[in-house]
Formats: sequence, C-alpha cells, structure tokens
Amino acid sequence: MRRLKIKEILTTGQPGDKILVKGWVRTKRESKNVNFIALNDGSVIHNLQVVADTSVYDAKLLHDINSGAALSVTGVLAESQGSGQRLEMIAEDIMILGKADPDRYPIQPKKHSLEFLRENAHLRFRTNTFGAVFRIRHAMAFAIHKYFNEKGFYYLHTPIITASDAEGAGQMFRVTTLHAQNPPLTEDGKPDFTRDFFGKPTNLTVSGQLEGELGAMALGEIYTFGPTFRAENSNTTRHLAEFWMIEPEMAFYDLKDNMDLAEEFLKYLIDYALINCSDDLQFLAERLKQEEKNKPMNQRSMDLLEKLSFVSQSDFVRITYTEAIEILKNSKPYKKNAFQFPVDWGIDLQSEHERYLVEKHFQRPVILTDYPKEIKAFYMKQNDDGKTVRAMDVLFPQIGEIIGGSQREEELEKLEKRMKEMNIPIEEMWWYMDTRRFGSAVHSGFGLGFERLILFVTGMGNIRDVIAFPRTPKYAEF
RNA sequence: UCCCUAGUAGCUCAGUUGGUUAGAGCGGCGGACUGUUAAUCCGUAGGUCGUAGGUUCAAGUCCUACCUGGGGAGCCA
Repeated sequence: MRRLKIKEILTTGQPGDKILVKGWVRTKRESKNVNFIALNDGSVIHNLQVVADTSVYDAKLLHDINSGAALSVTGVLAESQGSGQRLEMIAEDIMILGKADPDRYPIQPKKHSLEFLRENAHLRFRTNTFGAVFRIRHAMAFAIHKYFNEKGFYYLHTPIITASDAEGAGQMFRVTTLHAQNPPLTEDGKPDFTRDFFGKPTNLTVSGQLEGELGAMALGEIYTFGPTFRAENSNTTRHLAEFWMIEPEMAFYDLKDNMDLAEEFLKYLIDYALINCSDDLQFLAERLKQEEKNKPMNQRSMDLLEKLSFVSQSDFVRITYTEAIEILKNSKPYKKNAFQFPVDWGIDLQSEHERYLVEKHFQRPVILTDYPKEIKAFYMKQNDDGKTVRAMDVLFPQIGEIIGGSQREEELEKLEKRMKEMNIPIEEMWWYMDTRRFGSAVHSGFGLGFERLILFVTGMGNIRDVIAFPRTPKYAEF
C-alpha cells in the first residue's frame, strides 16, 4: 500500500479510504475501550488522530506507544465522532518502528520554553512551533529562487572561501591548514602563509557582493543565496556567526531601481508566505497572541497575519538620511532628551532612532537613502554633493535593518580615490577594478539577511530559533 | 565586549529577616474511566539547590570568582 502523507489525507481523504501512514506520536490519550494517538509526519502542522480499540491490540504494544515513538499504521478513514477534526483513522494494524523511552525523551506533551528547546535543537523540529518555523523557512527559500527566476536573474554561486579582506563587513574566520601551534615561520617570525593551502591568507566569506558584481557585469542580473560568516562577538537576538544572505546585483540599475526591486521582492515573499503557509502562520499567530497576553497593552504588537498583510499592502516610506535627521531633531523624544544617543548629521543612526522612525513616526517600513560617505563602505556611488553616497537601508518594525544596499561606484577614478582614503589594498582588488576598466556601467545591489526575514515572517523573537543549528559565540553544538 | 538578570526535580517555577526532614504544577510511572482533543480522577517515584572558595553555631538563602542561559546595548544582515 502506498504511504500517504498526513497533509494529503487531511485535504483530500474520504471516509472509507484504506490508507497507510507513518509518523511520530505527539500525544496518546487513553481510556478503557479506546486509545487516541495524535500522529504527525511533518508534512503539515496538523496531526492525524489514530483510533486504536484496546480490545484489538496487545497491551504491551499500546504501552510502548509513547510521545516521540515512530509508527507505521494502516487503517480506514472515518468521519470523526469528536469535534477536533473532520477525519480520523480507525487503526487496523499498528507497527512500532522506533520506541521512545518516556523517561529519557525530552520533548514531553507540554509547553516547553524556547530556551529549553534550543538546547534540544536536534529534537525541536518535532514541536508545532519549530515544525511551522522550518516549513516556512523552506517556503521562503523556495520563493526567493522562484521570484528571481521569474525575473530573469541568474543564481550565481560566489565562493565561500575568499582571499579578499577588503569588504570590511566584519571580523572574519581564518581558513588555514597550517598547524595551530607550530606553523612554518617567515624570517621575521610570522606564520608563513605562502606555505598554507592556498598560498596566502584566506577566510570564510562575509559577503558575496564583490564577486556578485563581476557576474552582474556580464550576465546582467544575478543573485547569490548562501551561507555567510562573521566572527564578531555579538550576542543579540538578531546576529549569528553563520547566517544565510541573499544578494542580488544588477547591471544598469540605479538607486531607485534598486529600491523598487527591494520593495517588490519583500512584498512578494510576504505574500508567498500568506498564501502558501497559512496553517503554519495561523498557528504562530495564535502562539504569539497567547504569549503577549502577559504583556501590558501598550507593548503588545499587531497580530502576525495583520502585520504581514499590512506590510505587503503599504508603500514603504523613502526618505534621505538628511531628512531623517531633521525628523529626529523635531521629534518629541529628542526634545525631551529621551534618546540615549545624540542625533547629529554625520552620526550612524542607532537602534532607538531607527525604531522611532519606523514604529512611531511613519508606522510602516522605511527606506533611508543617501547616507554620509564616512559611515558607509568604499564601493558606494558618491553623490555630487561630495558628502553622501547612494546607499539604502530598508528598516522594518521590530527587527531594524533587514536590507542594506547601494548603487555601486562605477567610475574608476572616484573608486580608486575613495579606496586610497580608506586604506583598501587596490592592488589585491585588481579583478574588481577591472569591471570599472572594461565596460563599466551603472549598477546596484543589496543584501537581505535570510534569518531576519524569517524572524519577521514568523514573528519569532530570537534569530537562534529560525535557523536549524545556530552558530553564535561560544556555541557550536550539533 | 559592556550593562541588567537568572541558574532549586525531566520541564516551568515557589522557597519569608540565614534555622529542623527543600515544595507545587506539568511531565513520567501505577490504577480508574463509554470517544478523547496537551482528557479527567486517584495514587506514586523523583533533588550533590550551576561550579569553586569564603563568612557563620548554622547557607538554597549572605560575600567573591568563574561557568552557562536570558534581556538590552554596540557592530551589522
């Protein structure tokens, strides 16, 4: 008999159908004559209720059906007498594929804290919450490829190991095969990287952008979607040492085209989730609502589904950095001295400032553009004012910066001048400079933190809960 | 890295101004029950109080250091 997935059974199954299912026991409810087994196979958030007549089955067999056990069950579908579900399965044959010792199995049929589940990340997929999160994460990854494919972008695989340390996006993880205690030394006593695997110092990538630009300047529109690494000692709910990033790079796009793409892209992804992940989103929305019951009224956030619909339907506000500083200087918290950090043209905006703009002043996503060149990277297109660059940051409620991007500097002389000012080793970057030497053109791109997107879409509060096996300072378990 | 906060049963927590034998709920186990919805009812086992020092007649409780978790900040995606 062909095995049916529970998703299929619950949507198209009919009473009388004889079927085979396999899955894991969530809960078992016992009474004298009949046992109810809630079986889940991961295909949907819903369980299949398996009904086992106690007179038909060996007591030992029923005894071993605990939370976590894997079962194979054949039986007949029937309209459920209970009110919790349309269909249920009257079991005819139950086989225990793998037992789960109830004394040792950590995922009990009760509410667990996210912290506890994080320590049991290998088993947390078996909970409703993490099942939902990781199904949504998959759907978002798929939607990203779908979106770009439909728009004619090519998926370019930029390298994970890189010798370039010019990006300046953060501390990098060194990649080496040299002996940690006794590396070969140069004459002045330093590790001799000419004898390392690649013959020079190498690192895990912090961004695929520079290589992405090379692809865009031939293929037209490309995107990368892969793991990225930062060796920063940051301990927050929004940072990981290993995370996934989506970086499109487009020839002939100026900053406005770039913003249009970013906005359309984010809305597409949110809509995709609303349409294709409604069961999981509904569960997460309900979960969030329960959690927020303990919070005071003014700290509660919008319902998850409302929030997603709202963002997908509202126009993102687009203002320049200079305008944002003006708004902040005229704001109540500024006048009341309620900001912890100063507001002045030239400073980098702090979380509290971004929060104010997005959550209080505009109450919708905001795209800030044209930042002072001093606080942005060397490759950004310099404006004629000599002070600002064509950067754009997309700010979302609660999570802050979800996208950072810019129009790139395509003029060789300007780029070289800026690199010299910022002490970027131009000679090592000869391949990057070549794009400006040969057939240079206006182009743009941005980076979207995948986990931050998932945070927003799922409403989860900690980035460690939207990646299967988080890597953070002092933590690389599993 | 900085600030705040917590660590007591498998989980979530309570534990009074330091004082006898450390508690509850959930979960587990045993039993009861005519179909349950993280069932209900009765019973039961389960603890080196994060680690190492210190103060004290006496420390889960006070002090110091360290470890780990959580929240916030910085850096950023």
